[in-house]
Amino acid sequence: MRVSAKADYAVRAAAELAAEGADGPVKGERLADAQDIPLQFLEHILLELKHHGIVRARRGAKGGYWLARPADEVTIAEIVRAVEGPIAHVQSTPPEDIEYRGNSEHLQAVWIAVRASLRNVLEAVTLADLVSGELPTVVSELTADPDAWVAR
Amino acid sequence: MRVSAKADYAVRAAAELAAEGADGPVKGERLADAQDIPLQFLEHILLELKHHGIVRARRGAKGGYWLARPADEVTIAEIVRAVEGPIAHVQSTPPEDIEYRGNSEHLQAVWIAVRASLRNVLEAVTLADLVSGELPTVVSELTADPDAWVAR
DNA sequence: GCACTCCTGACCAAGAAGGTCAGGAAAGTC
DNA sequence: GACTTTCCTGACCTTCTTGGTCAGGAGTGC
Repeated sequence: MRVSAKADYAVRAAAELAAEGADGPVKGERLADAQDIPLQFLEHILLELKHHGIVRARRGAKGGYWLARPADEVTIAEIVRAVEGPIAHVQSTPPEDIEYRGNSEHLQAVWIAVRASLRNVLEAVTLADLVSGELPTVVSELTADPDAWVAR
Repeated sequence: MRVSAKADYAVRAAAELAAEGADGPVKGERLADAQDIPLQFLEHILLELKHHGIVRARRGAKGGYWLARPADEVTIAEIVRAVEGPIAHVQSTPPEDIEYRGNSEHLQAVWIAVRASLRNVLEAVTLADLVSGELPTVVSELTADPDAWVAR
């Protein structure tokens, strides 16, 4: 139940692209500098994002990366899935495919709920939201509770 | 963002203990059989649960494991934390400790919301809920949507 | 032709995941 | 006191993932 460095990097780089807007391609090096990400590692990540149709790129002198779609149509969930794979799998299988026996019969519903609650957050936030700071109400409701900010 | 086999096993074994109630200690072998978990692996897991004060044990002829507290006072969140460590850490650090620069400034709030939404589910469900099948409303609301049951 | 930038695969070290194995230490039984 | 039972513990193992680095190839623009 943790967020990998790769997913974190991917979202941050994508946010940077979203902020640059339509001012032409942005170089990988610039993204790496802006968000303090190892360049070569970032290039692999950007390639994955490209393969998933989230980002586009051009090589050469005036080359660089840009978002394949408007920033308000790209969600955090998409980016996380692109680099980490499916969200909230249990033992590497999707929760809807698991069959529990005996007293843990209802555990499946719990994992389904876990996945649904993650989706509620990750699919609600777009890159445009992230850059503007105007996060969806589902997020601001969750972060409003001071308890959400303390470790446990 | 995935659930490990260990966490899954731990919850299932604990559910089994909750169902057995106060009928004395339950042997590890019985738990392993009931939930189809490799015995030796399960023993390591139960030991961790014991160290975290969730389970108690006695050795010898009439020995076995039992819950340290009533089943309605033990949450899934506790069990997951005991075997997997803190929930929703980013790059192995808690979200409240991360400082983002530039255009990903608000990403911290998103990760905080992710953690909060996970807690909302995992801290709401107790072992008693799990065994009885009467899951808290937060769970049944999330699982009511057929969309929650399909892959994406 | 040349500089620039992305693209790709190979590699690598460390750690985690998912176990197995062997033995020791308490608890109960005869 | 011996013996069985069951937990307790650490060592070990294999495979995969994480978080990168390195080296070179392939488009693109001037």
